[in-house]
Amino acid sequence: MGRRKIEMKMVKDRGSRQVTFSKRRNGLFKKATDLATLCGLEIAIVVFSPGGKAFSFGNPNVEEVVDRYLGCEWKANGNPGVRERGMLEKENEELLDLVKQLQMEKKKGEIMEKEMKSRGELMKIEDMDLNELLKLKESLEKLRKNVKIEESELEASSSLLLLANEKPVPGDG
Amino acid sequence: MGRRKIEMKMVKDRGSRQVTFSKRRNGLFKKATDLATLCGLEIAIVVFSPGGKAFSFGNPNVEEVVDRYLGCEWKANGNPGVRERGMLEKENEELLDLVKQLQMEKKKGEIMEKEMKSRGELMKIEDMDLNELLKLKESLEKLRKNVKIEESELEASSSLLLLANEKPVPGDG
DNA sequence: AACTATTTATAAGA
DNA sequence: TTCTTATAAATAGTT
Repeated sequence: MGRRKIEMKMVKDRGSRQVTFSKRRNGLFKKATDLATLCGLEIAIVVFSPGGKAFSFGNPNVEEVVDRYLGCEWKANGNPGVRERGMLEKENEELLDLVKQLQMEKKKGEIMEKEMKSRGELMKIEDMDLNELLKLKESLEKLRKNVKIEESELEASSSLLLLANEKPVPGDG
Repeated sequence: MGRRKIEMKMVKDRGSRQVTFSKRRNGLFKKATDLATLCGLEIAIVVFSPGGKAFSFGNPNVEEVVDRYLGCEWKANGNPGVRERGMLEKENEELLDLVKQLQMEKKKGEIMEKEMKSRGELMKIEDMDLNELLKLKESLEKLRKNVKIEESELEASSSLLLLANEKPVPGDG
């Protein structure tokens, strides 16, 4: 949102990236504040800046929300547990990959939807012309005899069609 | 943002609050996705809905970001794997949900693609007709004089157009 | 679940 | 950086 639409990919320039981070971090935290206020709920955000510095937001605070989320069980350390981190990472990779795929599919769908709409408009116009033309078929055949045009000339003149676009077309003959 | 500005205080009505939560949660997660993409950074959000259900977003994942934030101390000494079952179930729900969404988007895309193709065929035919017709415009005007048709009759006969669909159309006059 | 009239967020620019 | 401002995006109320 701004003077121009930007591509959703990593901002190359360090300085710009830092600026973008600062602005959007503020925006994100404000959104989180609003959400917490409007809905009276617990929320926590943790983010590491491009420079590696940690920023956080929490209502009522990060630790409490995180503890609740994690179930607080791990705090009682000393349990010789099975290591499942590798699995989690794998699942998360899949998840992120799916998110990306989904975004791509949605964007693709939006583009096609627009294209279909514009084509639909054209179709309507052309359909109308065809309907009108069908109605006029008979009058054409009558005229054909009336004016006594040579057969060859008539064929050559089948292009009268263009008149339909130049002048108002009478309903039916 | 919306039809009206709203007071920043807890939404009283349960239903409205749930709606607000859903909309704004989506907005917040999208902002987080954008921030992570634009700046290539780690971020995690955890939020509990008004109904007490947990929603989370993480790049690369909630745990990693939280671990890093908390200093990773507990991880360094003995790995408690106690609460990871719940995590996995939660992540699995998200994953399955995403898979469903992706499938739906793909199906939608396929349907639209087919529709576009069939419409495309029609467009081609109609485009060809129009091109041919444009070429024949001049010959029409010549003929118009040659056959000495009354103006009124000519207008009525603009429907000659239909001949273009009944007989082969000559290239150019 | 869509739709818009508005409000917000923000990309550039100063 | 902070402020401004033109524009893109989010969303409150509505259907």
